Amino acid sequence: MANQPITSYSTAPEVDALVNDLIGRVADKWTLLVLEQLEEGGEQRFGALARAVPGISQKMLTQTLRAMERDGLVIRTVHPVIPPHVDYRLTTLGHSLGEAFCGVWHWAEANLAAVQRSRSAFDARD
Amino acid sequence: MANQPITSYSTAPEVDALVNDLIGRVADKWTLLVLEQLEEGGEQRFGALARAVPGISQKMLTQTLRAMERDGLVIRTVHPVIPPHVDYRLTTLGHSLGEAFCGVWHWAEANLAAVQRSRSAFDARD
DNA sequence: CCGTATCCGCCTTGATACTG
DNA sequence: CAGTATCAAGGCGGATACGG
Repeated sequence: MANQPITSYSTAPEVDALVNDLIGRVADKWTLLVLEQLEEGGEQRFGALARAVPGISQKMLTQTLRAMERDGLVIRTVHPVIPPHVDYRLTTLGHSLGEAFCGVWHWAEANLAAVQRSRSAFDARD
Repeated sequence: MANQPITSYSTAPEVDALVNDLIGRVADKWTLLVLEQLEEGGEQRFGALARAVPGISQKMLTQTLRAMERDGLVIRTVHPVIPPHVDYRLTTLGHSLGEAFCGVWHWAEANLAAVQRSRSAFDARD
């Protein structure tokens, strides 16, 4: 396969695309909120999550939890009782993702004011 | 304003919402790719970015760069010549965001295989 | 070369109603 | 209580054409 072009770096282009897709999935608004809620509240029921995450619809919660389960971020535990009782908790992988996002979270907290100032200045042009 | 409820944490709920919005803005697919490209390529022209970011349309590139400029992540420099010549480079703030995202980037790289395995296992259920 | 404007299809999301 | 199904609506993103 000869030499790689000099513009390439450590990882292969296709892997880069996969990594980007993964980030896109995982950086979703609802996923972030659910992740946060599971981090601070520990194992919780579907209804508890629905109440805790502001503005999420049942559909989006189900969809988000399914995707997270499929990606190995959460464990879904069904207790076969009536009425149904389903618990969700983070996996080790899910936890590690939460930690990885801490950096972004801190950045956003630390620089929110700066961004707001920048926006005001920009909007006041002309 | 008396005591805060015991379930609250360091930041106020409204700030939390603002922080979430900010993350939503900044975690956008195209923003991430443009940020990456500016990190590794330094100051570049509009056309160079258009060529470097795979699959982006002119419209999305313009839109993304405007939003980043407004948020104080990039500096736009117009050289008043014919034909026009416009350069973009990261601000300190933009650079710091790139560093904050490194954690997520590394997580995605390190755990891509694990996620793919989880997905395969999930899809093979039943 | 850089950017704006317009149109249009599609995908995501929310609301609602219903089942186990 | 937890989840699915259906439908309508809105926004996002792409293609194209044009302006400075």
